[in-house]
Order: sequence, then C-alpha cells, then structure tokens
Amino acid sequence: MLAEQRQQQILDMLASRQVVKLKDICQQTNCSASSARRDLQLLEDQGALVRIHGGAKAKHDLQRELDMTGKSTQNVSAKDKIAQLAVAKIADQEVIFLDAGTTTLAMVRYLQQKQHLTVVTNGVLHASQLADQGIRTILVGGMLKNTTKAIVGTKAVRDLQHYRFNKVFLGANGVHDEYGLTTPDPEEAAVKQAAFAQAEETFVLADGSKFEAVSFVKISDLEQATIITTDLSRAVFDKYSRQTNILEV
Amino acid sequence: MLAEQRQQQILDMLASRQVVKLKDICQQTNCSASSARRDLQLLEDQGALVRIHGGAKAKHDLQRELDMTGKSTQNVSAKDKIAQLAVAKIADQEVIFLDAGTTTLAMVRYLQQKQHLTVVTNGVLHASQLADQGIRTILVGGMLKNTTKAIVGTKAVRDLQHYRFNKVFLGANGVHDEYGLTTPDPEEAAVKQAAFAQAEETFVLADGSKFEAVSFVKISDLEQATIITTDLSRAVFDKYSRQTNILEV
DNA sequence: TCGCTAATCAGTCAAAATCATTCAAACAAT
DNA sequence: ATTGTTTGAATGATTTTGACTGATTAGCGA
Repeated sequence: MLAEQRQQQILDMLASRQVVKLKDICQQTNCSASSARRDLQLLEDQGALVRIHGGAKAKHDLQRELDMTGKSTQNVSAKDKIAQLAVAKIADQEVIFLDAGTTTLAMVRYLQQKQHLTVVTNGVLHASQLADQGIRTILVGGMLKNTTKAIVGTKAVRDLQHYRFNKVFLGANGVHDEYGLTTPDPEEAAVKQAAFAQAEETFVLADGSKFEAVSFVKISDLEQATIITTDLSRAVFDKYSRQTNILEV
Repeated sequence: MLAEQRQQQILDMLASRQVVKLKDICQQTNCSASSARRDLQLLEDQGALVRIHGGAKAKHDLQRELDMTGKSTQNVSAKDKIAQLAVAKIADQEVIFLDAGTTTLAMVRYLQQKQHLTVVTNGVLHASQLADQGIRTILVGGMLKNTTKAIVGTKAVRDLQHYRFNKVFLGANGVHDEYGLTTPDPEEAAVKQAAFAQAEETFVLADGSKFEAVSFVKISDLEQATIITTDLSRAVFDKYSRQTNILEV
C-alpha cells in the first residue's frame, strides 16, 4: 500500500469514528508501527489530526480551519511580528475591535496575555478562537460572507455604531499616499469604516508588500491611522512617515 | 481503550446522568480503579467535573458544553434522524431560525437540499458550517458564551425581535407536562424565548431521554410548539400527545 | 454523640505499552 | 551503478497501567 493511500485511510477512519488506535492502523493498512507513526506525525504537522497516546483523534471543523488559514497564508512570520507589535499597544481593561482578516487573526493568540479585555469583532473565526481562550467577546450581528466568514452588511455597520472602542485594528490590502487605505470588498470596507468612526485610536496592519498598492474600495485617508508594518525600504518609510504614523517591527 | 477515549466517556456518562460511580467507570471502560481515579483527578483539574466520594458529579452546564464542542458521542444516530425529519418540514425560500445546540447543528448538513433558504442563528459553529455550504446566513449579534459558542445576552434578544421566522428550531433539555420546556442556561433560555416569539411555527428537537425531565430555566409551555423526537415509549407518547403535537421519527 | 466497619482514597512501584530515534535493507528513479 | 526515498526492525526513553500500601471517609448501630 502506498503512503498516500495509507494516510487517506487514516483520515477516513478518523472521519467515521472519532479516534483511531495505532494498532488499528497497522491492521487495516498492513504496515509496521513505524510507518503508521510516521503518517500520524505527518498528518499532525499538516494540522489534519491531533496525536494522542496510543493513536490519534479527529479535529473539529473550526479548529482545522483556524490553523489552515493561519498557515496557508504567506508572510507568516511578518504577520506574526506585526501582530505581536499590535498587541503590545493594547492595555489591560480596554475595549478593542478586531477586523476580520488573517493578520488580525494572528493577534488573537497573543491577546491572552492581557487582562479583562473586551474584544468586538466581525470575524467568525476570530470570535471562535477568542472564546476558546476565554476572552470576553462580542460578535457583531449581520449577514455572513461565505468566503471569508466575515460579518458584513448594514446590520453590522449599524451595530458598530453603538460601540466605542479604545483601539481598532484593521487589515488593508492597499496603502497609498494618494489613494489612502483600500480593500477589495465594498461590504467589508463599509464595516471597516464604521469601526474606524468609533475608534479613539486606529491601527492598520499591513506588511511591506501592501505599500504603494491600491485596491478597489477606499476605507480612509492615511492621516487618521497608525500603520503597523514590517520590511519597509528606507525610501518608502520616509515617504509615508511624512503623512502618517508608521510603526515598523 | 485509549486514555482520552476513557475520559471522554466519563464526561458522556456525566452528561446524561448527573453522577457516576467509580465502579461504573471501571465497568464501562474496562479499566482498573487506579486509572479511573487518575482520569477523574485530571478532569477535575481541568475543571470539567467535581469529584465526590465514590465517583464524580457533573458541573451545571456540562451537558451543553460537551455537546457544543462536538465531543459528545451520545445519541448520534437519534439526533441525526430527528434532524432529518426537522429539515423535511422546511420549504424552499423560507426564513428559519436555528438555535445553538447539537441537534440543530446536525440539521445543517441536510439544509443543502433546500433552495434559497435564509437561516438566522445564534450559534457560531452553525453559522460557520452554513457558510461553508454556501447558504445565506445571518448571525445574531451579542456576547459570545465561551463554553458553548452561542451568542447570548440582551443584544442578541433585541436583534431577534427585528426578524420574523417561518419556522424556528430549538433544542431543549427538559420536556415535562407540568413544567414545560426547560434548559440549563438562563441566558440561552432568553434567546430561545425571543426566537419563539417571532415564529410562525416552532419545532422543538428533543430525543427520548429529555422527556419527563426538568432542567433549570423554563422556555415555554408545551402547547405552542411541535416536538420532534424519537424512541418514545407508548405511554409517554400518549401522555404528551394530549397536550401538544408530537412527531416521532 | 460515639465508635466501628467497610468502602474509598492518595501515593508508590514495577510491569507493560507506547514513544522518538537511529539504522540498514528494500525499492524506485535517474 | 548511484542517488534518494520509503520501509521495518531495534534501541533506549517515556508514558500509562494495575496492584499494593496505609490513610481517610461515609454509613451504621449503639
């Protein structure tokens, strides 16, 4: 039996029952314990299952999705560094807003350090992970965008108008001196704007590749936000820091 | 049996009856008293149960907590059958509400058969899976309950008052001729009530074990809902069908 | 209330099972 | 042939297990 077949069979077994014993794998696939262990190791690294003593257990959908979205994106280390710097700006007891997006998602695991936070978000994945970490979480209501699992629409925008945030953290796909902060989706842009309007202080998380780029819909001008970024060339840094606050990791 | 499996089973047993004896654990899982004790110790440290002389007792919302993390393996087939019958009651184009709970979660995968549904829910897990299936989904706003990933609180209740549902599907932990429909958590009960009030027609999903049981907070009387269930004894069926509509799988 | 008994408990220990790691053999592809 | 990959066996380390110990507890009858 081929290695891939074996691994597929392990996943199949996990799908039907919740756990598999190592012995069962050996028996089913007719291989040695060593090979079975290797497969389990591999599949765990891929985030497809969780190894336990004596075998493995299945992950839940949301769990799997979370570390998929975490790993599949590029610039993982850059995002992570940006996220850490962003979290460092937060004080205990504050009320913050987290935009739905992968960079803000990276912030979540570091939020555990903080005490008595209240986090408002429009990201379903964000909310789920925040809940797992025992953080007081408020989810905005409204239509769910199926692709990104972000809550959008007029309901979401109106909900946001009832809150006031100490700090707001947004992702942006384009950062440009003339066209400001931009993002591809009009509905998500509206949510970002609404959060922006309720913020005492706004931080935009954007790695170096987003600079000088323009996306479809404008969120706001540069001046009103602090941009947290990384890997910026000297020239670009100088150019933009004349217009706005830039924090580089 | 693997250690984790054993611990899972202990929690399952606790969820259905309120207490377990050490002996029962040994018998059910076919392990020594030492191992059973170790498991209880571990689970108590995790805060999942309270140890008592001779065994352990459940914490209050263990049932729902277990359910919602998807870890419960109890009554899977019964839940699935109930879910299918419930979905069969839905027509294309309708607007429905799904309560946060395992049985309603089981409905989600069958909803794909229907055309142009709009689904409103207060369950984050439900919403996520609905989005995966490309179903138009609206998530209620409000506080996230960390253990069950259900959205609760006054915000959620008020949100619901703006909608009107063709059909509402609720889970309940207790179905009793005198005390009506009951559930353990007051906040979730409030959400259920709010959904109830906006429904043209309400269905309560409850397997046979919930009958004659009373939980902490009352949701409503029996008369106003149709109860979808399974595995009911003749006597119980007759008794309750005098008071309300009962659909048995 | 008091003591008594039987059951249950926490802690220790050695045996058994499982684990990570290494290594050589088998195999496939150039 | 040679290189790289996969496999299964072997190793010692780690974890889990069940039995055993004396201490603690609940229940009961006086």
